[in-house]
Amino acid sequence: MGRPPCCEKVGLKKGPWTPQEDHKLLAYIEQYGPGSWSALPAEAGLQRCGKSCRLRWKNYLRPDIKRGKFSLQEEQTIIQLHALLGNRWSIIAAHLSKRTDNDIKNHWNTHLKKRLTKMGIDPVTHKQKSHALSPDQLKDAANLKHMAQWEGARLEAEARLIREPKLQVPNPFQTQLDSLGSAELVYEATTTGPLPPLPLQPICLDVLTAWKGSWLKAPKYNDFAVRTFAATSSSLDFLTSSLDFSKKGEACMIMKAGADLEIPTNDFQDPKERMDIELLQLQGLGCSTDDDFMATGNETILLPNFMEAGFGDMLFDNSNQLYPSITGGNSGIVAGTCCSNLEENKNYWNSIVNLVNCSPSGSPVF
DNA sequence: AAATCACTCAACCGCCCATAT
DNA sequence: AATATGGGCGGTTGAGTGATT
Repeated sequence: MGRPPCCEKVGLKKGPWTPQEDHKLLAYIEQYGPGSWSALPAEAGLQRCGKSCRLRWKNYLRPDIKRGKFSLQEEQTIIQLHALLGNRWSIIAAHLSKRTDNDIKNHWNTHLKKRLTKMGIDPVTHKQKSHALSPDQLKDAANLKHMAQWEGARLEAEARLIREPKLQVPNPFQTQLDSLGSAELVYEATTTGPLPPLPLQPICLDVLTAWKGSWLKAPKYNDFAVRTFAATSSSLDFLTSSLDFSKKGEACMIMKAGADLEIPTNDFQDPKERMDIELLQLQGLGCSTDDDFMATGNETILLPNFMEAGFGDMLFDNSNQLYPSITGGNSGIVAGTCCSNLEENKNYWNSIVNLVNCSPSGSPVF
């Protein structure tokens, strides 16, 4: 048993809040801010426990709360994040601006969970319930879990940063590259000879980062590619990656350059130049056609066609490596057995989106 | 019009974890 | 190092409300 609930203290009120109590709490927080919740009730003249005050503020009185009906986009996001994170409502809420975790949890339990169940989808695993899985499907499931773990970890880290904006997470990869000296990182197309020692792999929370890490580890790339990569990846946190479903209606990966990009060399400061270098990297991976990627503004979008061949090969091999190896020749990419698995996984992600798109709230089906 | 059912969501409870003593 | 305390989280409850019979 844990310690006894704080609200068992004699004389403290429970149950619904009155407008007068709301006013007292609001007035106090507006004047002094939400300091110590345990001390707040007495100072604000409330016969409530601190926990109750905190909850009332967090879930109802806070000015930046969005209430009311959830949009299609919000429902889609909740389902996608729940597939990755499970019932980690606070993290999910961090990615849905202005919605409280309680609100999202309620909406999930009263709407989305039932909707998935009626569609024959297990709301816990996000899988079709009815049929037994073949060995290939089991492999797909393991691969998807692998992918989900990475993306889930990234989302969790992002949520943490949102909650704690002052927290700066050191990038070990950055540190290692810095230790090599910037001169070693500058792109020199004509350079030949031995490469500088490759940095150790970072602890990776990002699909894109993992992908880049695997590329860097691959032994077959030429000097040009590795040095370009090293120069442009030395500040990995200027890029973010995410799965996206809005492009061509299929799962794509989006790489986006942050606004406050800093590169530790004097080169590549221009956004256009940076994006060009990214494209060089993609070309180094064998990504060369319009069917492989789209580059618009500060985004590079990896299309399913390329993800099948490259991204999928990395993510969906059966090793336990954090950075699965890329196989193949000069391009480093071989479209092999992974493709069928990827097709299944793409279908899975697309099916989640379709569930929402085809079954909006209020639909008579539900 | 009254009774019953189904649903929503604000609020509480118990537990975990980080920090202070 | 051990204990106490406070904040935060996820699970659950139950009063209120609208729909249906």
